[in-house]
Amino acid sequence: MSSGTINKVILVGNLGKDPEIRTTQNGKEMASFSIATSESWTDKFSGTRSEKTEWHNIVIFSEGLVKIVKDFARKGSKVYVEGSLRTRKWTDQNGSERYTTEVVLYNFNSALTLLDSRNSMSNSDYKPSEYKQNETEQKDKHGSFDNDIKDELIDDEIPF
Amino acid sequence: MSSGTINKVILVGNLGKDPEIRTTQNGKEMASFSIATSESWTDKFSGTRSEKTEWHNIVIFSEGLVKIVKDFARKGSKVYVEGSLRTRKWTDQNGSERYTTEVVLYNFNSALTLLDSRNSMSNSDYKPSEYKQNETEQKDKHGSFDNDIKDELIDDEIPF
Amino acid sequence: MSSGTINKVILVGNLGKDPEIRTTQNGKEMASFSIATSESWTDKFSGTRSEKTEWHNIVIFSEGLVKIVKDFARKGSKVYVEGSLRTRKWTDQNGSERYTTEVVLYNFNSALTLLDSRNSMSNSDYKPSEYKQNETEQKDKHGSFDNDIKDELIDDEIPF
Amino acid sequence: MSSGTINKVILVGNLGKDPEIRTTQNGKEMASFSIATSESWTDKFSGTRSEKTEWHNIVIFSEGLVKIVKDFARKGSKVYVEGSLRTRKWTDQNGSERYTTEVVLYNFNSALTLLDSRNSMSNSDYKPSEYKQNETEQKDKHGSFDNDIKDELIDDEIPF
DNA sequence: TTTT
DNA sequence: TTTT
Repeated sequence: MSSGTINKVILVGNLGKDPEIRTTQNGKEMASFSIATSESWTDKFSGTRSEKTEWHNIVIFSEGLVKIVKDFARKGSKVYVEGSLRTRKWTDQNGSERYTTEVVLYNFNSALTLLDSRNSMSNSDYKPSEYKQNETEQKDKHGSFDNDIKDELIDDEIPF
Repeated sequence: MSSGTINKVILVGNLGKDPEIRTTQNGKEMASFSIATSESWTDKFSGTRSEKTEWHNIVIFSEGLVKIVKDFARKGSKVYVEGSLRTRKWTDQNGSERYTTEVVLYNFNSALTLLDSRNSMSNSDYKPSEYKQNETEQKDKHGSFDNDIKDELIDDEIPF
Repeated sequence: MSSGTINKVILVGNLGKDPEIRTTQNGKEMASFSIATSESWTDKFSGTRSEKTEWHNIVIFSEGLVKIVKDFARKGSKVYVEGSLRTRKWTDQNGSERYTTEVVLYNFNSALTLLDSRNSMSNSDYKPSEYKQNETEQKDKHGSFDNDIKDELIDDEIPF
Repeated sequence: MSSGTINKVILVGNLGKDPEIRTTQNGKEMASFSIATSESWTDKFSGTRSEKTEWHNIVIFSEGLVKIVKDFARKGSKVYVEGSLRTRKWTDQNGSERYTTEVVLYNFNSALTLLDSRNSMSNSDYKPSEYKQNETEQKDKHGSFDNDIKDELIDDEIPF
């Protein structure tokens, strides 16, 4: 056992596809998607330019953050993600053990913020039916859209 | 109003003095202390060595983290602190406005972890009476001490 | 002196004004600006909504990051900033000591990334003469603009 | 290609074994080791206690940080690690593709700090012959030990 | 005011 | 002083 440890990942990147929403065995919704980060540099000696894209698997168990993802995150959305590293063991079709490392966001000490100046809904063709309804309600209530996104983030604890 | 913003501070440093515990107007306890971080470097040209210590004011409103501070953080303790920057305005004795910047830890998205291999109680003469009792109980339950410190951190919401 | 300490600030926010560029006594350029972060929440009991904006003073000494700020950061730009806390002592007009806390970005372990999907030049009336020329060149070379911004960030060491 | 992205991992944990030092094809030394982080919590409903340890693969290419690892990091050392996520593709003995995710520390925007109050040499039986010599030199120069560790961290790349 |  |  270890004491006094920290396991934190901070990413800013763009969703490669629309997020997937699934329901866990205990009836709670979870969201997952991949985001890309990339770096480019010029080799000191050869002067040649290189660019490398890294893909990160994000898995969200926080009820409040799942809601934000469902409502606003789409393919192409730029997001700030703060979570923890988790390496998961699974068995492939040949019966051999495999490991996959993901960035997981639980209720505690996690965050997800949309960084697109405009919300990212227009980035995807997929718009769930309840979506526009939702949008209308929120504009009715506060005359502001991203504001409510932010609210849901801050009010993380309740009701989840 | 702003959308999609992040305000995060991560510090690892040592307490300069025992923490101060106060009760706010709404009857909740808060903790405050200063921690030091320092950097040393050698000047590129002169080759002279320099060292600079920075002091950070930490203010804790999270009930759970206040409990950890009360029970375990003492002068000299090394801590990991994660919070937000807040600049507070106040009026000095001459009636002129002053500003003080602090690192605040609320319930949401904050963390405090003790990094001393042994807990830091021996670093201070101050040992509240309920303290030893607490220590005994915890050892009884789990045969481990740092473990319980960690527990209290992770189980942030409950019971604190 | 302290060992094993960390002093890190991570902010995502918007510039309140165009950045200021100055030359230090040793002939190097530095940049400074303020960025806003804000949080909004609904009070658990009263249900009233609150919103608080925090302003952060950013001071940049890294030659490479100063160049990015000069070329691309303007009033309204959204930026990711990673630096260190520094509290500076100064004397006001009445001869009394004052303290100001800033987020400083030196060459080491600092970062500044523009998060606007489009570069933020259109956010300001100020456009240095060499600017458009620059833009043309870069589009010629890579057919992409943000890419070069990123390049300059990654290639931090040289020539800045 | 992506612009304005961030890929950052911050870990505090303990080395599971002594680090491995290897030489890359271009003749530079690299270091690798695993560190453990762990979380424990009590289930809200059942009240049962759980504890989970996560292992992270760390790979260091920064010359300055490799030196610190060689000289001071040992099995059991508690370290602060700041790097980037990288998923590496390889082929197993059956010819099937596998992926491994690691935390890599290059020169740029990486950090490694030893958090043990005392340096961690006594944590391992392994003490390379040049080690004690090194220790003597450093004490001769500055009368301080951890100080030099910190120097090397700050003066990462050298010559700065 | 800490720490090495 | 920003942003939505």
